Amino acid sequence: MKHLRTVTYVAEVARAGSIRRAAERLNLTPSALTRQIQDLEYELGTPIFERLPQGMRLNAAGELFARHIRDQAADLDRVRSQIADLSGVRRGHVSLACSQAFVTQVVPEEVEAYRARFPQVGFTVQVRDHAQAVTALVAFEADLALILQPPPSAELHPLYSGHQTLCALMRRSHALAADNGPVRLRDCLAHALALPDRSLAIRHHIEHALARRGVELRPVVESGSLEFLRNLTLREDVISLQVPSGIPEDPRLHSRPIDARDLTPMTLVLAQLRGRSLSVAAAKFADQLVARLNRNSA
Amino acid sequence: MKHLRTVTYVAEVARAGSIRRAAERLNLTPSALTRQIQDLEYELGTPIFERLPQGMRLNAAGELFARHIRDQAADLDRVRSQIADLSGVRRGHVSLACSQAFVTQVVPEEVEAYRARFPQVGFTVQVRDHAQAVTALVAFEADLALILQPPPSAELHPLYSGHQTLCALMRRSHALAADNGPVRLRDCLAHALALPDRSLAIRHHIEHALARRGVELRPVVESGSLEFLRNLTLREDVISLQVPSGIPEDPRLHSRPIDARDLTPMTLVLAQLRGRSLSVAAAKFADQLVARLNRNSA
DNA sequence: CGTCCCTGTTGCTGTAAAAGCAACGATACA
DNA sequence: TGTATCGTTGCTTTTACAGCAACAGGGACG
Repeated sequence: MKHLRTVTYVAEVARAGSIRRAAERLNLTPSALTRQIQDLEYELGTPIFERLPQGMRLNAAGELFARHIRDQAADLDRVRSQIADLSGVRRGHVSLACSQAFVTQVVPEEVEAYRARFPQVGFTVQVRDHAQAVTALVAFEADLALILQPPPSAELHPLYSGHQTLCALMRRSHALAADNGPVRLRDCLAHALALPDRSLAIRHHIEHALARRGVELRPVVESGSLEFLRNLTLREDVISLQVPSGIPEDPRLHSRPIDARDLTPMTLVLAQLRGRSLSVAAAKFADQLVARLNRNSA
Repeated sequence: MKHLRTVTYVAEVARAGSIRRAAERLNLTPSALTRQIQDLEYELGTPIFERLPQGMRLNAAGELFARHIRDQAADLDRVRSQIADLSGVRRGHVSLACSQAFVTQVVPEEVEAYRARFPQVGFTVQVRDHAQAVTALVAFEADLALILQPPPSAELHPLYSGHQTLCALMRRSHALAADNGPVRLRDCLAHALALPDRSLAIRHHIEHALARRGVELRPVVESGSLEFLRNLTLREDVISLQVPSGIPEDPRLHSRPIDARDLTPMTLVLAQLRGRSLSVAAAKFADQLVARLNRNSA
């Protein structure tokens, strides 16, 4: 928007760390930028940048001002979204940070369903682990976060909280696939395992449970990609451990929940940044997602 | 500030109700204004004003946008105040809406003490009854409200809450001035009364207590000005009823608390608008005021 | 110790956005 | 139907903003 020109300049200079880099990103000349910054500093009565030989850095006053800019921009987005919603056609953008486990099934299905109703709404879906997801929320890079095992954080405001029982995932022909009921973890450990690596919360959850029993985990394959692990289970007789929400409907795949005595369920949370008000589009998408998650757990 | 030019135009048109009146207030021509409004509406993708033969009125979208503008301006004020505070000299402005009872003693003393420490901070003190005070907070016309018997309102966020026992106020030579201890209300009613009128919370409080006993109040003088009533008690043998915080130190005046069996204490509250963050200046003044009120009640 | 590259900044110049002026069409009221 | 008011629109003028080229200063390297 027009009247935000100056402040976006400030934001970009702060991001880029130098006038010249910021000017390049903004398709401007450094001179135009430096003048805008100077004018603003004059209006504020104080510099908001430190001039270093390497470039510009926000000082204390600048940090305050930069935060104000971010809040203001976010608030304007929300207002515009509300205004668009008044005219019936819902416009807007939803930015979601989610764990890898949900990009297979839950999120694409819900995004599709939502966009079928409101085609004017765009989506940004980023895959982030629980810590990164919180970071994305705080930095206003995401409106919502759908994550497993959320770190305890005062910045997080849960919109939904539920549980996911880990499942042993294998192909139909696997020895353990004969049964449908819960399977003991020790039975899984007796077979070849293809597990998520330590970048994923699932792995931490398993290790945490096993550590108390002194059992050591010896996966034959480990990976940061749940999709890779699933594809592997289709090709060899390995067992993977994944959350049910992330397991696609596939006749070639078979999954059995891990017995509750061996593993506590993982926590699944949909959250937003505390104190931030969502755009209409994001709020309605959150509603829809919560409804889906409640249906799943029922 | 420069980048708020357009939005202040919108705000002024909304306030004035017509382009021409707003243009006059802003020292602009109507043509300049109408163009700015049109440009903004184009950017928003929707009109924000209804064009009536009598002028302009905000539509639903405009109400949303106008609220955003107000919030944004208030937030910018706060940030500027925080920035000024960084440089040691505290600048800023505190706007207080208070009951009449406090303009005599409490508020002037505290404003003076505050300004002795921070001479760069300006003050706006408005006298408002409890309902008007809340209105002033909601309209961002006041940062703080110091009021008796606050109406129950979700918009109100109390920073301090205490009690004030009503006192019978008379001159030294009055018959009831012989004693210092609590006085029964019926003893007061036996004398000539000079009471606050129904525009003041004190009067409602008294009437409410008496109504339950079927007693009718017959003041010989009533007034909306507590100061007038005090000056009257200096001149004749009348009794006024006022809160202790509003009674100045004066050797010619004598006050005795009303017996607790006759009147419950009045509630005294310092409050801000819920959800609004105060400027540094206002927040610090509130701190000081709360300290004073705590000292008083101790 | 000079050279080169990076930084932000400044004087001057052109252009595009904003404001002013005057007139127009429309509505309300007498 | 005249006369207010209202918002709006060509056209002109002013002003603010962006670009160009050059300058001053600090760090890295030979």
